[in-house]
Amino acid sequence: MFSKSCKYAIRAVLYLALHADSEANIGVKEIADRLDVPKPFLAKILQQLSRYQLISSVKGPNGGFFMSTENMREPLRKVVECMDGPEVFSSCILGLPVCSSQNPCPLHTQAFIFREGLLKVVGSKSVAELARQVSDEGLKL
Amino acid sequence: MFSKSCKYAIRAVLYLALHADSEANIGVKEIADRLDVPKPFLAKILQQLSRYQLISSVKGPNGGFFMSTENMREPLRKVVECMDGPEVFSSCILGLPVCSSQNPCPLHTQAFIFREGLLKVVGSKSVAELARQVSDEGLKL
DNA sequence: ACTAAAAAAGATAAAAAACTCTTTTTTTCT
DNA sequence: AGAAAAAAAGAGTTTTTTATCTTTTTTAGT
Ligand code: FES
Ligand code: FES
Repeated sequence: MFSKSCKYAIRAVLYLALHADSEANIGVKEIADRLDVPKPFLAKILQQLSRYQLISSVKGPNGGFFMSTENMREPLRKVVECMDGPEVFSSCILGLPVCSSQNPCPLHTQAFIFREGLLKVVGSKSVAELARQVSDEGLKL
Repeated sequence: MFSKSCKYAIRAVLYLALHADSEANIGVKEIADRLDVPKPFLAKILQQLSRYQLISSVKGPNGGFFMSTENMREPLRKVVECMDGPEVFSSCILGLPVCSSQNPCPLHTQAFIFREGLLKVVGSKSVAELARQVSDEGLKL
């Protein structure tokens, strides 16, 4: 489903949303350590997220990453699409050139239900909402 | 979700189930042409499926692949697991080391529902049943 | 027995994904 | 101004996946 980059990105964004307050930015090192992902690889991912304005960064000493209010308002879906492209939620699970309910593949019905459910979560909930849920329900990152 | 090998495998098995009768075996070429997948790659995949006794083959002139009665009785799940390993249906969608409802990731609930739905289809229905459904409902391969 | 057709096996190649290293830029602090 | 910290940028490496090519084995038909 998701590439590793994408998985790391989702977890990193939620980590940032949970731990970055306006005071202290968070460096790649901390995130990489806490999420147990390769640091230089994560750095690249954060770079890209930053380019697409899904997270914010400041350079220099005491610099690092954080989530602006606008960042927090974005749906997680944008993070996913930033990493894996927009096709993730619309491509056929069997790799057929088009996925359509008019001309479905044998697994379409199930796959479709799933994608819709997932879209409901990552598409309609903001990073802020999801982060709250993570902390309220003690979900794992 | 599925690797390309796995997608090709699923489609190839269903194609065989639909088109191979006891009279005429089907060669790699025909399947590759019809499903529009690279022939030598598909050959490797069929080889593996054959090794795991999920499809049957005969060598020599007029040889090719076909589905034995036993092959037809297997759930499609075996095909998936033969290609992508047994973890596909139990691993965390965010790549966390374990997926568990006790200690879920933020997307667990949705992912779990999906996997169960998919498992219901590929795990409980035999290739024969699925193939029938494909032909009855005019599904695409 | 010989030929040809087909899969099996094995070796290789190309492309993509995952990961790392090095240099540059920006910025803070002394 | 200079040193140091941190991200940005760019180049490079490794691993995995996808795909291809070549040789061998099996077998049917002549
Ligand atoms: S057609 Fe295959 S998932 Fe929709
Ligand atoms: S814990 Fe992530 S999918 Fe179950």
